[in-house]
Amino acid sequence: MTRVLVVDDEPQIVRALVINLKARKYEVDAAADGRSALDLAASRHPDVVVLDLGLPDMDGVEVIRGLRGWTRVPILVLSARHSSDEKVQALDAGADDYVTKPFGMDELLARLRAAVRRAEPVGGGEDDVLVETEEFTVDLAAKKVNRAGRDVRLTPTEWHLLEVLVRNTGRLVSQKQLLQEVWGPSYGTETNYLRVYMAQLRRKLEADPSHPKHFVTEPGMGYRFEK
Amino acid sequence: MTRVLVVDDEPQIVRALVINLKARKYEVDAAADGRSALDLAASRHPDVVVLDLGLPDMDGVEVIRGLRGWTRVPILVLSARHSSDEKVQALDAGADDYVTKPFGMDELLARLRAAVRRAEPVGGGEDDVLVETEEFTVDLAAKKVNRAGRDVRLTPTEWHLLEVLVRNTGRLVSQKQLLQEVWGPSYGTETNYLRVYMAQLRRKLEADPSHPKHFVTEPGMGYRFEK
DNA sequence: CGGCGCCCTGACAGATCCGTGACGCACTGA
DNA sequence: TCAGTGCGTCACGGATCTGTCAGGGCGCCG
Repeated sequence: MTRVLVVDDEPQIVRALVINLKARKYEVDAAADGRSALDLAASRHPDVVVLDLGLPDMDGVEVIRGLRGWTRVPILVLSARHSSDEKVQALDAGADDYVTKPFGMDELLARLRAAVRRAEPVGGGEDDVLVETEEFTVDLAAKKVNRAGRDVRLTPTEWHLLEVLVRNTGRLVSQKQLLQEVWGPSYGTETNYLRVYMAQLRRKLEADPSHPKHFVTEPGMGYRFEK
Repeated sequence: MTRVLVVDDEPQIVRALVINLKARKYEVDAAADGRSALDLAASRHPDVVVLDLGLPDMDGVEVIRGLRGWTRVPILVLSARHSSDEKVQALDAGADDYVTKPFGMDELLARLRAAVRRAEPVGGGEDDVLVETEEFTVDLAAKKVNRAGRDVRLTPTEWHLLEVLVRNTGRLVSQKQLLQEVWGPSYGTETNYLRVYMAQLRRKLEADPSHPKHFVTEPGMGYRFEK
């Protein structure tokens, strides 16, 4: 299911959007200011963000920059300001689209679909979805891990960590990058989180957790997933 | 350079666009109807298409479908029709953005930049940068060194040193430069660090560490990496 | 309200890495 | 021949990093 983050300080707008989106089977989170928008984006990892520029606590463009610092999630800007300058500023800061209020719901939804569509991974490359090792199989699309015929239960955080590593199979992923992708952009030094969750992943997936074959530690640098 | 395909049957619009785009260092092709637009797209492989929906020979939405049959190139639709229905149709057919005439040139260019930007490859050119010698292979993106089929373990400092040398393959890198890049700007005279770590690199990578072929010392000056 | 799962946190032993000093060797110029 | 200089090598103590465990807080659901 596609997850949408709606950011607007006008309750009636939020309500209208939420109702329309949920009716179309989107999963919706909502925030009324920039700070909570950035927090929610970090914790919930939406597939697309609908962002009103006129927020009470910070400039909308700053919110865009805050998001673009760590994610390429599509950002659809909603604004009452028609000036060409505002549009250019928002788009150049990293927004994907700019819709002026009042807006037609049909058009907004179509633009939302377009934004989500083009963010989808290239083609029908189903090879990328299934990653297999001798001991277990990771299905990135179904969000499932299978080991010795049975599904392995992973907590959300465990899965998130696994996903980042698997999407970079063979490549070294730095501790900072892992922390920021899983826990959010304001993290970067809490390496004990990584130690704990890497241990849990290894316990659940490695044949010999104390001598990991697939989840390799590169001391001082990060971790690496190997097939 | 970014290549733009402009499709419109009104010569003055085409002219205005071409002038503005060329002034901003875009490479521009132009077509006045759907048929030649599709041909040009196939032969020239533009990085983005600006498409007027009102073409003499075929429906604009058909042009979008014709493009989407084989390419994901960003399509920015230009149209005089304001109806919500038209927009939804074009966007759902595969357009990335929809701008109504008359349009502001600044806004159009900003939307164009946004479309091009998000079409860029994910990691900013994460193509694995491979440097090969007869004895070992360095993968700068994955932070991996392979020798005789086995991965070589390098410590962070060793890797950092290797990275600087490899990025300057064939060039002499002064001791001061190496020290500053690896240990920080306040270093510059601690040449013993270099001696120690160069020795470790040679021990791990050279066939005959006491007669290095790839990590060459230039007495009194610095070191050089040769393939 | 009680149990459960999940997340965060702190502590600690062991492993790993880094900086440092000492020494021998090769080369150079007097 | 003999100092002087720069380089390669080695060994070692302290600092840092990692794996592991246990415990507490929080939200969710019966």
